[in-house]
Amino acid sequence: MLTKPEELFEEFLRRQGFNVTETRRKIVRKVFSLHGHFDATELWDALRDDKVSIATIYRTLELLERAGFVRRVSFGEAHAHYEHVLGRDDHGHLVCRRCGRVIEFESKRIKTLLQEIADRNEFVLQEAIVQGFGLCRDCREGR
Amino acid sequence: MLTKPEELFEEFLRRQGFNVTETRRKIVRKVFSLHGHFDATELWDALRDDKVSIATIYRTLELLERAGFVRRVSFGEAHAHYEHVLGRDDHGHLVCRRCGRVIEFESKRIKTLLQEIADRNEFVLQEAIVQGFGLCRDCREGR
DNA sequence: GTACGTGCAAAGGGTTTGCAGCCGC
DNA sequence: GCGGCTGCAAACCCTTTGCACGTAC
Repeated sequence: MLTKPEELFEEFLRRQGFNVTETRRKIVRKVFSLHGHFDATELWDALRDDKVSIATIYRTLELLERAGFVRRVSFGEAHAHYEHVLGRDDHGHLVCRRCGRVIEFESKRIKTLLQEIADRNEFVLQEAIVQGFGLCRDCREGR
Repeated sequence: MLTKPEELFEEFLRRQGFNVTETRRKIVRKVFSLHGHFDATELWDALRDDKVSIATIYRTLELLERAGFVRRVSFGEAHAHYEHVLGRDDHGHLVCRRCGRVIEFESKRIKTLLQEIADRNEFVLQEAIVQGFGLCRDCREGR
């Protein structure tokens, strides 16, 4: 039985007619060893010993996104952030504008509401982004 | 009584110690004459007769954002999109991944839920982003 | 062996910045 | 007149692309 992310990804690659390569394996393994959120450069840094090029990072992230293993999230900054998805569906983010801290919360009820709205609009909902921006406890006290 | 967006913005500028300039007035007027969403370049195009530089567009958008007249929204693309906020609070977006169409919906109930979550986390909620990605009616039929 | 994948470096596109001149106050 | 504002062009940063070489199958 396939359980590890890298095995699931290989499964995806083969099914889609892509080659399974050592580089892709390394990237997936690293993605799923990272807790929380990351951007392309952070992932690249984490893989610097493996001498993977930043171009390949981007190319592989796109594959991982298409495969549904990773999703792109935006925290109001100019560049993209990612998070892995496996086994952690239905959560939203509270993003602190002062310190950048990201608090995750369970969002099943919100997603249900959103699904109803989508249905009413005859919209096929594939993914939901729920984010609150403001100040975390520590930062509101510092003000 | 102050009612027009540009007058409210002037009020804001004065209060904050910024100068009120003709360029800033032109930009605000244009922002609020645009329906729906726009990015910096689109706003720049709309102002091409006024020979405003793209740098000033960005600088003024930042002011408008700080003033709460405009907010940055992300539709999964690399660059930022904006929408004006006055008199149209509490709405979310359904973004079609195929054709890019954006459907707005009223999101008061979702925002209430989010506020409860923020309270529980001792988080000061300033702004909420609720977005669904997927396929609009037209595009799901085309598939 | 062929087609796809990778690294490298260069190009691309959106956004920001330094600076000289201009304009609001 | 002084300090903030603007346009211009260059710089920046993240991301994508072209190409020659390497690797999976």
